[in-house]
Amino acid sequence: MNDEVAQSFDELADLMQIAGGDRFKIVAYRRVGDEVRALARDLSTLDDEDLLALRGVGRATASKIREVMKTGTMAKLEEARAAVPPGIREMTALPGLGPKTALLLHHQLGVSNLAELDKAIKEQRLRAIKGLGRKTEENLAAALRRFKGKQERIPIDVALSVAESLLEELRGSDLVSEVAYCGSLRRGKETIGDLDLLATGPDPAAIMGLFTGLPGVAGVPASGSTKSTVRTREGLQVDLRVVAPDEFGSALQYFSGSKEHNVRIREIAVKQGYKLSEYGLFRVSDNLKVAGASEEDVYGALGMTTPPAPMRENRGEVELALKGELPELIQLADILGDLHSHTRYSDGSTTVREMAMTAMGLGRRYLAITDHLDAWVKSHSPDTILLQAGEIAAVNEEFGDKITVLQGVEVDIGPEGTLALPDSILDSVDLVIASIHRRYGLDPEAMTRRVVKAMQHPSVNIFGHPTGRWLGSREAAEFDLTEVFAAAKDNGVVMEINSNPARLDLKDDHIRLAREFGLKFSINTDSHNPGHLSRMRLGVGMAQRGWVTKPETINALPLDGLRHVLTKE
DNA sequence: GCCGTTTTCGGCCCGACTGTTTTCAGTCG
Repeated sequence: MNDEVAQSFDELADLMQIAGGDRFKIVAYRRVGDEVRALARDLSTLDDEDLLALRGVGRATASKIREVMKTGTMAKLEEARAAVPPGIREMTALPGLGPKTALLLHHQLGVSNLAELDKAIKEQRLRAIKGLGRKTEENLAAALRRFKGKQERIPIDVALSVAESLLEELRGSDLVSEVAYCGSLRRGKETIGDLDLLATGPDPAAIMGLFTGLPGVAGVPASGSTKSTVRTREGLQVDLRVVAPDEFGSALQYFSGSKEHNVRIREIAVKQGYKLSEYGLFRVSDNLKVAGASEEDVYGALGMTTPPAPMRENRGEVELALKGELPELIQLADILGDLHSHTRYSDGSTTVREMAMTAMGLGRRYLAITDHLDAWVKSHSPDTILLQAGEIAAVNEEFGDKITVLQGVEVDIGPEGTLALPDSILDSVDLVIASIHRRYGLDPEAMTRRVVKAMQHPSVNIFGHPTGRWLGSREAAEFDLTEVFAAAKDNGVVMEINSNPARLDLKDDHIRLAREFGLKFSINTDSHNPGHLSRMRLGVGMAQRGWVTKPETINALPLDGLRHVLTKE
C-alpha cells in the first residue's frame, strides 16, 4: 500500500514537471512520495492525526493519500495523466533526458516513447531541432544503449570492493593527500547506484588526469577541472570530486548525506543566516567562511552534533542532532560474537574448527554453529547432534581461552508455523534460530499466523532473516510486521540482522519499527564458509541505518550476559 | 502544497558540467 501511494505521488510530480506545473508543488509531492516510502508502518494503520503528523503532509495531501488508498488513484493524477501523453514520462527515465527535452521532442518530432525516440535518433532527426545538436543526439543514443542493457544497482559488497581498490590506487599517488568514498556507500545502503569519491591534493587537474586514466576505466562521460565521471569495466559509474584541504569536511558532508538530509541541513543554515555548499559554511552578511575543514565543524557551527553517515537520510536525525540527542550507534568493534554459521554438518563448506579459527582471527569471542540439522538439507541420524557436540567440545578444549563455540541450530519454520526439529533437540542446544526457507508466498494472514506461532515456541531465541528478501530476486515476505514484532516482544525473541549482502534482513526501516517495540537484535553473518565471517560489517552498517545501539545488540554482550539472554529468563 | 526561534503570507538548497549558445538553459546529484 505504501509503495502504491508513493508511486502515485512520484508519478504526479513527474507529470506535473513535464507539463510545467508549479515547481514548489512538484517538490512538495516528491517529498510526500519519499516520506511515505520510508514509512515502516503500513499507511492503512494510520489515522488522520498520524497522517497529518507526517512531515510534508497537510490537509490536501492527506486527503489525496486517502483517495489513493480507497480508489487506487487520485483525480489530480488522472488529470495530469490526461495532459501528458503516456510514454513521455518513461523517456525522462533516460539519463540526460529531462522533462524539458522530452516535451520538446514530443512537440517537434511527435516522439512520445522510448521506441520512437530510438527511431528518431537513428534517422538523425534530433540534430535539426533548435537547441539540440549532433552531440546531444549521440549522447542520447549512448544512454539508450546502456538503458537497454542493465540499469540495476550494485550490491554493497561489490561496490565496497571496487571503491576500496580505487581508493588504494589513488592513495598510492603523491598527487592525492586525502581521499574517501561518500554517497550511499558511506551511508551503508544495501545497493549503490553510482560511486562517489572525494579527494584533495595540491594539483586538482593532475588528480583528474590520474583518475580518468586508471586501468579499470572504460569510458569518461564527463571530465572537468574539479569533477569527473568515469565508467568502469564492470559498468559502474564513479564520480570523483576534488576540493581544497580546508573544504574536505564540507565536501564530505555534502556528498555523504542523502539529498533529503542535505536539503534539510541547508535550510537550517539559511535560517541561521548561513549558506552551505561543498565549499564550506559561509555567513551571508559578510561571506565569511565559518567552517569547512571537518564535518564536525560544519554541523557544530549550526548548533548540531554530527549524525553518523548511515543516519543521514532525513528520518528524524536532524531534530535529534539539533537537540544533541543522537543515539550512540553500534560499532563493528562492539561486536563480540557471531551467532549464525554453518559447517559441513549441513550446507557449510568446512569444519567447526576452521570456522572457529577464522572467527578468532577476526577478534570474535564466541561463535555459534547453527547448522540446519533437520532433514531438508541432509539426512541425519539422531545422534548427529551428539557427534557435532563432541566436535565442538574438542574445539573449545583447544581454543577455549580465546573463543567459545556454541552449539545451535537453525530450524525451519513450516507452513503451519511448526518447527522442523523435535523439542528434545531444540532443548539440548545453546541457541535456536527459527527461519523460513520455503513457501514464502502464503497470503499475509497465513504468513503472520505462521511466524507468530513459531515465536511462541519456548525454545526459539532468534528469528532468522525475518522477511526472507533476496535482493534482486525475491521480495520481502508479506506479513503483519507490527503483529509479529509484538509477538516477538511477548516471547523474548530476538530479531536477526543478517549480514549476507543479498539479504541484509531486517532492513533499516523494519529495524526502526522493531526498536519501537523494544526488541533486541543479533547481527549475524550466516556464514557458510570462513570468508563469510567478515561480512559482519555489512550487517553492522544496516543496524546503524536502523539506529541500533550497543545495549540493543545481544552479540555485543559478553558471553555470560549472552547466555542469560538465551535462557529467556 | 507545506510551513513558521525573523513569517499564518511569502518564502521554499546549491553548484558543476554539457551543449548550444554568445550569456544560458537543462540536467544531475
